[in-house]
Amino acid sequence: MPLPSDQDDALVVEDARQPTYDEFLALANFRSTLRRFLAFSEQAAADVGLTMQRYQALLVIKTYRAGEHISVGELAEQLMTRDHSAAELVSRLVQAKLVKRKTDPSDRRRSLVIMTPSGDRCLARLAAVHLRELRASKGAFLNLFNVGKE
Amino acid sequence: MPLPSDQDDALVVEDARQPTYDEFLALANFRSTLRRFLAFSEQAAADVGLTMQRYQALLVIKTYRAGEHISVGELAEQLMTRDHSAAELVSRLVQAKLVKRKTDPSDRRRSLVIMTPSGDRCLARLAAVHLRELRASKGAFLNLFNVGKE
DNA sequence: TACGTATACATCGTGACACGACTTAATTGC
DNA sequence: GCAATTAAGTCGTGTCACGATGTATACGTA
Repeated sequence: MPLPSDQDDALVVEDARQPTYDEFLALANFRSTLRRFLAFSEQAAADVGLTMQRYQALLVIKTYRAGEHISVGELAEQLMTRDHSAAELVSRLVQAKLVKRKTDPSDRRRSLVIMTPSGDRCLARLAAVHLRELRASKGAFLNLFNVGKE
Repeated sequence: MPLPSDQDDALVVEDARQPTYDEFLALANFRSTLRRFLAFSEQAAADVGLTMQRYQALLVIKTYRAGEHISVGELAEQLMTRDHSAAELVSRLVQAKLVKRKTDPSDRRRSLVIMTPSGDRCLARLAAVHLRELRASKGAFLNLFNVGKE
């Protein structure tokens, strides 16, 4: 039984082995690449007056089930947040006039989120910029996994 | 003229073109994979009482130039944030007893950030969990780039 | 039909985090 | 020696997520 730390009762009983320095380094490099991309994305979003959350929300809204309108709860699920976090995000999107809410006529508890033309334009511009960046940094991402190990 | 490895259209139109639906979808899938990983990471960090920023900070501090102590400004650079954002993060890390500040004797303006044994233990546990997850989801990441386009 | 329960969303208070603008302290460059 | 620069920290503001809670609407069943 390996005992690398004094109290390891709760989680990770197996593989409690201390990572090697190279493993720490690989994780740091991976995170660094992620941060670089996310920083780019944040700046690109800011350039059109958005935040990353709003960009991601628009992306989900746009692509949800080939155009079907998404509800707040479904948006939360896609964004992996709580319902009320998504509701708040939608409120900020509405305030920014990027989407509208519409009560689902078939279930009046549900709020459908619908992109405005302005939201659609913002998203299209951001998407174009992101596509270019992703194509450009494809190599950096692939390297992480090919160099990493094994 | 630089050749951006894109041969679809003329250089001029490159950004103005509306992304296709499949391109929106590819971006949405990429973000979804990223969110899945980041949500895992956030949960793993929360399980040891950390946030993702703190985990990333510890990772940088640990791996900075093979053990050399990092300053607040250098940490900011690595994390791609502003100096004062890093200073605030370090303050929270200090409060959580994960690191200590130490004035650099050779330049008393600089604050060196030094991990405590507790910080080291937290990081090691998180790193081990992340290594496993990354190895497991390697395929998902690689698919994103192979399926996307050429 | 009536009514309790589950569901979907919204609201409120709190905390982490980032930022711009500003301050303080130490170093540097003449 | 002293102004300019640099490193770090402080303050106020905004985004965002969360738990706890509130409020409709839908549903299930007696």
